[in-house]
This record gives sequence, C-alpha cells and structure tokens, in this order.
Amino acid sequence: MREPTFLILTALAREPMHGYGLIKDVAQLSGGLVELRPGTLYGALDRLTDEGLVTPDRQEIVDGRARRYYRITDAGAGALRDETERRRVGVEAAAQRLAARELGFA
Amino acid sequence: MREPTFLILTALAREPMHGYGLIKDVAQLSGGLVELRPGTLYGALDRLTDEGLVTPDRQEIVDGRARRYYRITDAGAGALRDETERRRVGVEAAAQRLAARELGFA
DNA sequence: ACAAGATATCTTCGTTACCGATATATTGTC
DNA sequence: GACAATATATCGGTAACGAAGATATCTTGT
Repeated sequence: MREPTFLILTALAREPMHGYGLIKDVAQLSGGLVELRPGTLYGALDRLTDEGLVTPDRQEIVDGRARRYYRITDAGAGALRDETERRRVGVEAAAQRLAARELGFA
Repeated sequence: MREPTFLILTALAREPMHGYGLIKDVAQLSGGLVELRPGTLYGALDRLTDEGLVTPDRQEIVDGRARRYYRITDAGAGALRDETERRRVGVEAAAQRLAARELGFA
C-alpha cells in the first residue's frame, strides 16, 4: 500500500467523506505534503471498493453539486491498522539508526 | 519512495552493506514482513546510485564469493530523514483516528 | 456583466518502482 | 548426491500513481 492509499484510508477512518473532501483532508493530515490528484483519488477509490476496504455510502446534492460519500469497512479499518503498524516499525527503525548516525556511530 | 527503498536506506544508515546482507537486514528490521527479491534490491541499488543517495563502497572476496558493498551518502541520509518524518506524520494521524474509532467516535 | 477561483466528479495515458521468475556459481550440511 | 544458504544479476509484467484535461455549478471580486 502506497502513501496516497494509506492516507485515503486514514481520512475515512474518522468519518465518511466524498472525493473532494478527501483531497482537502489528506492535504491537511499530511501537513500539505500530499496533494491528491483526481486520477489518483478516483482510481484508488474504485480499487479499494473492489477490494472491499471501502464502500459507497450516501449521495447528497449540495448547492446543485453531487457529493458521493465513501465509508471505510471493517476490513478496511483492519488493513489500515496492519499498514499503520508496519509503517510504525519502519519509522522507528529508521529514526533510531539516523539518531545513532548523528551521534557518530556510523 | 516505497517501502523496500525506504528499508534499504534505513539498513544502510547504520553501516555499509552488500546486497545479500541487505536482504537479511531488511527482513529483520521489518519484523520479517519484507523479503526483498533480487530484482527489487539490485534495481533499487542502481536507481539510488543514479540518484546519488547511495554509492558503491568496497568489494571483498569471502569464501570465493564476491561481496559488493554500498554506502549511504549524506544526500541519502537527508532523503531518509525527510521520508521518515513524512511517514511518522502519517502513522500518527492514522493511529489517532483508529484509536478514536475504536472508542466509538466513528 | 465578466473573470477567476473554489467546489465536485470522471477519464485517458504514460511512467516506474516493484515483484516473480529465472540464471549462475560456490560453500556447507544432511 | 541433493538441498539449503550465500551471493549476484537480468528480464518481463503490472499495479499504483501522476499529469493532464473534460465537464459543470456556485461564489467572489472588479
């Protein structure tokens, strides 16, 4: 699982969201580092839906514009949990080695 | 940067290593979750060398088998630092939302 | 009235890092 | 004699991503 997909699942872990809302939320929770492109977003949403990690929720019309909401599934939350743990392990290993390196143990 | 590349840089942050040593070290520091394939490893090493994040170190002959060592560069350590911080932010966001979700704020 | 920007979805196409498979050769173990 | 471990390398396929653009409505500023 790559970063955009990881962040989409992370955004949906809080509450169901629609595509454009996801673009904004992902930008925010990544500290502005990840700006989802439509091709990335809708491709990922279709893929995650096929995999059962995400499912279409409701549809709303707000100010004449359609909003299609997506919701994370239990399987999606489980996958996110696994991926988060995986990444946490890598981050800790890297942080430790970088710190040691700076202290001169390189 | 994807996970295999991230873990290769992480492994090299501690000390110069040769290809096969990297496969073993990455398997260990990822908790056995990532088993680098030769195609992935040598492809990544070539790519990272082109990008200046890694550089060939020395070559040894041990028991008749050649060992080609690679060393992380200062640019590579910098890239690893950036990527680690990036991942740390994502992991914290995901952990927070997953925890909230488990408490029923979903 | 008009332009520009924000909101909102969707498609097509190219790139690339990665994985699977395979090849080669030596050493050590059962 | 067969198999696992050590060690490097190449080739082909693909899935996820990014770039770019199409479409349409609403809001804000001039």
